[in-house]
Amino acid sequence: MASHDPSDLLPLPVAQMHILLALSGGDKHGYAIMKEVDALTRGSMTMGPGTLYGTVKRLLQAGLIEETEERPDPQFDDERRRYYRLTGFGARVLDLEIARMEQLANVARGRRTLASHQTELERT
Amino acid sequence: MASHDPSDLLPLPVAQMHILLALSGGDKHGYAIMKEVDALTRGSMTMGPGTLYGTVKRLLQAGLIEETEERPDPQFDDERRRYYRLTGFGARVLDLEIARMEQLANVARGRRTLASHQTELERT
DNA sequence: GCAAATATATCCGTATATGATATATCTGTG
DNA sequence: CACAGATATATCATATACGGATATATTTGC
Repeated sequence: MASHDPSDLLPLPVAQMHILLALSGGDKHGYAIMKEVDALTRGSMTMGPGTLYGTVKRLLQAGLIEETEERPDPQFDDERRRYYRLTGFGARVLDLEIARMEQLANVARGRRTLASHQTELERT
Repeated sequence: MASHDPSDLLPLPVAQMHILLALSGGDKHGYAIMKEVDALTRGSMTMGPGTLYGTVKRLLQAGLIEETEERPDPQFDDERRRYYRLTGFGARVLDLEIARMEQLANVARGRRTLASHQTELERT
C-alpha cells in the first residue's frame, strides 16, 4: 500500500481513469474492461492489451482495484478470466478525478465563450 | 507540423491541456503560464519549469501554440520573456479535449449516482 | 473441424512528466 | 547602492505511462 491520501494520485493517468470508470459499473475481467472502455468513449478510445494489463498491474499495486475470486455468473464462466473490483480507495480517487475534470471543463467553458473579447485582468 | 486532424491528438496529456487552457485567456510568457495553471487549478497543480518548458517545446512542434513577437505591454516589459499564443489548430484541439472530459465526466456522474453509496459531496 | 473471437500476458520503443540544477535579470527595500 | 527575493528561461536525468507487436491458449459458433 502506498499513499493513503487519494488526492496525491491526481491527476490520474488517462488509462487508469478509464479502467476505474469501467469497473465503477461492477466487477469485470480484463477483456471486458477493454470493450467497456471502447463503449464508454463511443469507440474513440480503443485500449489494447499492452495498455490494459500494464495499467491493471499498477492499479492493483496502488490499491485502487483488487482481484476477486467471486464469479459473477458461475454457470457461464470462462476459467481464464480474472475479475477485478474497485476498492473503496479506488472509488474515492475516481470521484476526485471526476471532480477535477469537471472543474477544469467548467473553467475552460467559461473562457471559450468569453474568448472573443479581451478581458484584461490587470497585471501584477 | 504533424497531423492536421485535431482528434488524432486526443486524449491530450494533462500538462499540454493545462498550458493550452492558460493560453486560451490570452497570450502569455512561460512564467506567467506556470502561475496561471496554479490559479486555474486553485493551487492543486503546481507546474514546475521542467514540465513547462518541455511541454511548450512539444506544443510548438505540434503547431498547437506559436511564439509571438508582440509584446502585450511594451512599456513595462521584461526582455527575457518569450510570449506564446494559441493557434487556431490548438484552439480546436482544446475544444475537443474539453468536450472529451465533459463526456467522460457525464458518464461517470451517471454511474456514481447509481452506485448507491453515499459520497460526501458538499451541499451547494 | 476450423476460424474467429475471447482471454491473458510480456516485451520494448517511444512519449511524457518532473525534480534538480544552472544561469541571469529584474524589482523593491533598507 | 547593495542585496535579497522574485522573475524568467533552459536543460538534464530519471521515472512513469502508453501502445503496438507478439505469444499462447481456450472457447464459441458455424
